[in-house]
Amino acid sequence: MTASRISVEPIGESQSLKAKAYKALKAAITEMNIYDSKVELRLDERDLSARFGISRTPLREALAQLDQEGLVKVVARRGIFIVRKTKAEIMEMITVWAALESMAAKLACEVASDEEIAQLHELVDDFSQDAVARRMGEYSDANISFHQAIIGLGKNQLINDITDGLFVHVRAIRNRAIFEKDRAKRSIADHTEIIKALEAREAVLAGRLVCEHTVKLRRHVEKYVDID
Amino acid sequence: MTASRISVEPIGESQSLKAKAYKALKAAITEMNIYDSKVELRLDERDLSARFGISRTPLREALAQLDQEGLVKVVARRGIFIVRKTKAEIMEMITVWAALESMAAKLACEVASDEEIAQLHELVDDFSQDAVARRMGEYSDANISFHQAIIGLGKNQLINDITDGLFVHVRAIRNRAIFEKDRAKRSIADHTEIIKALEAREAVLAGRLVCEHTVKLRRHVEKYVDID
DNA sequence: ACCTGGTATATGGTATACCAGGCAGGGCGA
DNA sequence: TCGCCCTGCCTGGTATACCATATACCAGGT
Repeated sequence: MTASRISVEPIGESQSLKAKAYKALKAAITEMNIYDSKVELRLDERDLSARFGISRTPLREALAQLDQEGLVKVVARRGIFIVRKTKAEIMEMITVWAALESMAAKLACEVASDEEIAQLHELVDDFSQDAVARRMGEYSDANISFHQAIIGLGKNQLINDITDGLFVHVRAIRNRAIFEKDRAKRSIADHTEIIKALEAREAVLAGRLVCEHTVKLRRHVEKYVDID
Repeated sequence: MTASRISVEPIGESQSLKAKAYKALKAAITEMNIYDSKVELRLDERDLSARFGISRTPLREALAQLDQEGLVKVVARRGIFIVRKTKAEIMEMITVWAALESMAAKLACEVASDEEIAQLHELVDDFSQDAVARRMGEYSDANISFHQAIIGLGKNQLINDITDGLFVHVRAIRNRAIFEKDRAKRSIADHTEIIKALEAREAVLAGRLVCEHTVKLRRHVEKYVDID
């Protein structure tokens, strides 16, 4: 029936103010170079609520969420501060990333289709052809896209969620990565090898390669990135 | 002045109401067998705030936190519901656990002292001597203690935190685990082997053994645990 | 009897007023 | 002049009142 079915209707306002404030804050914090210079790390509830045009209640809930995620730290009667991760914490994150991406690669060997694996080639090409990406060394978006793609192929939502959470923090120090000659080239070689292992469905090998690749990154950061 | 200073110190109150509500709720939810029968999965903000003797505001913040952790789901104008993880989600958690504990084992080979590794023997003994533990198969506290100990030896705080978060959920299905003869015995054998690898500082081997051990658990759950 | 629409009510969402602790600056005494 | 202490302000924490809507129930018409 019903040729008269109206096209209905998204109607606006599908998300709460808290959700919107959360996204806005997260985006804002993610975009700013919190490790640079004298950026103000202090936030003010009342000021923010005024600027967002909402009351403090939903804003506080958003801040509490960011607090739990570790992006922000709220201290009673002192203030709310954007958190700078210590180098040690960054190293831990990379380690966790290594473990999870490695597991995802192993899973991908079993659950990813040939087509999905084949698409990884494009990402490697993106990376190798993007001068800016190469210049940024290990932290380019193109590069991270490749790793996130592998994680996606593992089809484990939890791994995706956890690594997404880590991504936000790791991304913050990308600009601090120092270019090391040949690093990009070697990185591309690693990626190519990883794809080969995935195509051959060599789970153990793929897992090992991914892990070793990320361990290299860890050493690189350990050696060249200076924060704190 | 004032020898009449009253001893005033009405309340301990060293932590915020939100924190206390959070802990209380988490403990309560963790303790209840949410996968059994017809336990009420619905929570009521006003009722809870009355029973805790606090207002809704800090309570809501605690609930929001539990919501983000996935223990609870708050739906606008509908209610707050305790979340039952699907079997698929449990499987994903075990997979993540495998990846992280495996990594922790590898790290432990490098950073744990001989004494620390030696202490693992005690936990295996606890497990093998605890009849209840064996009967519960893979989910006993004694068993989990062993795995958490290994994770601790990796000395990566992030891995600790993530696995702690998973523990809460996995623990909830422990009572659903079905005893499988010989499983406990084989489990102990695995544990012993893992310790041996750690003592020999065989990082790769230790990582592989831990991973395989947990994969066995995953298969066991896949096969014998029935939820949803 | 059943469908239809209004309406009461319960629930989470939001705004706002107030509380308490920390912190800084100025006054007062040494 | 220096230093202590008081006080007022700024901050996040908490309580409470109000809002919007999903749901259940009821009344009236068919």
